[in-house]
Formats: sequence, structure tokens, C-alpha cells
Amino acid sequence: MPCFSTDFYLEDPVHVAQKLLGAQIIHEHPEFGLLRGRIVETEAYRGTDDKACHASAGKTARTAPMFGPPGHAYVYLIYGMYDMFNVVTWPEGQAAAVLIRAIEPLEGIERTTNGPGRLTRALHITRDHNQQNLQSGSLVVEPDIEVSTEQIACSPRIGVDYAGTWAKKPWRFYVRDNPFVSKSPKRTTT
DNA sequence: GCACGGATTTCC
DNA sequence: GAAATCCGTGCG
Repeated sequence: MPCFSTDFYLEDPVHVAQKLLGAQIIHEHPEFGLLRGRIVETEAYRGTDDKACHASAGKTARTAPMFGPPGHAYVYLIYGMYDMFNVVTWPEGQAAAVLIRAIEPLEGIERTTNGPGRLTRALHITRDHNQQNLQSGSLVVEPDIEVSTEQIACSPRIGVDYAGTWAKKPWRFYVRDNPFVSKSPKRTTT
């Protein structure tokens, strides 16, 4: 099965985020062997105007991968302890990425994967994979099952309340009724 | 140099 | 509700 073409990743991240649902992440790990999971939840981060997107602070050492070639990885550390895995989209020079928030385990996964910080641990994805090409190499993303439009649900992105009106964009996408989708954060009573 | 806080998770 | 825990970013 071939990986996605570069054309696929040149598209708008909001579009790619939906098209990635159902795709497989395949990691051939030197120590833990073949690890595979199916993407069931994503979020789009779209350009330097998007206040929720790290690239809104401009091109820095940290955000450079998002300005780089599409189809590559953007992996960064958050809260001092979790690696977040993103796929870079849009042409080089235009910063955008799709955050992979949840996967359904398929092979070699030995821990829960529910949520973006947990799935990187389960797949053993680390910052070493930052800027790696996801179209070849030990970590790749490949088409798998088709997820129909009716099965795709959307919501505002999680954990970006600081982003003002951008926090309201319905750019989180997930497979409806899939048990591996991350739970929405608990709301305190209001 | 140094203070600040985050695309989260877990525990009280 | 708040801690855990590291480092990129912004400002001096």
C-alpha cells in the first residue's frame, strides 16, 4: 500500500484533517517492532493567523517544521512531559499542521492510546521523529479505510481557549461513536 | 539570563 | 481543582 502523495499534503489542513481519519500510522521501531494504529481523531492548525497555531508566533526554531515541506512530522514537547504528533500540510512556507489526537490500536500497541499525549507514548513517537518524512522511512502514514462524511463529527479544538475567536473554529474532527476518540475535557458545573 | 506558561494527563 | 515537569519564547 503506497503512502499518501505530496499532493495530498499540499491541501488545506482543515481538509487533510478529515481525509486522515481512517488512515494508518505505521511505525517500525528498532526495539519494539511493528506498531500500527488507525487515526480516529485530528485537529487542524492553520497558518500564522490562527492564534491557536504555534506558527502564529512566527517562524522560530520550534515552529520551523510547520513552515517546512508537507508530509513531514512536527513533534514537540508540551507541559514538560508529552510529545504531540502532527503532520505538516500546505506548501513549504505556509505554516500548517494536523495534530493526531487519537488512534485505534491495530498492532503492537501495549498501552492505552486515548488522547494525543498517550498515543505518542503508545506508538513510541518522540521528538527524534521531528521533521522526519512520513512518506518513507520507519514512521509512515498510509491510506487505509474510508470514513464517510456521515461518520465524521466536528467540534472546537481542545485546550486552546486562550486563542479567542480562533478557539471557536470547528477544526477538531473525529469518527462518530468510535470508542478510541478522546473524551471531551470535564466541564465544571456552571 | 530569567520568568512565564503551554495543542495534557493524573491524582486528591 | 491542581500538580507534574521541561523548554521555547520574550524581554532585559
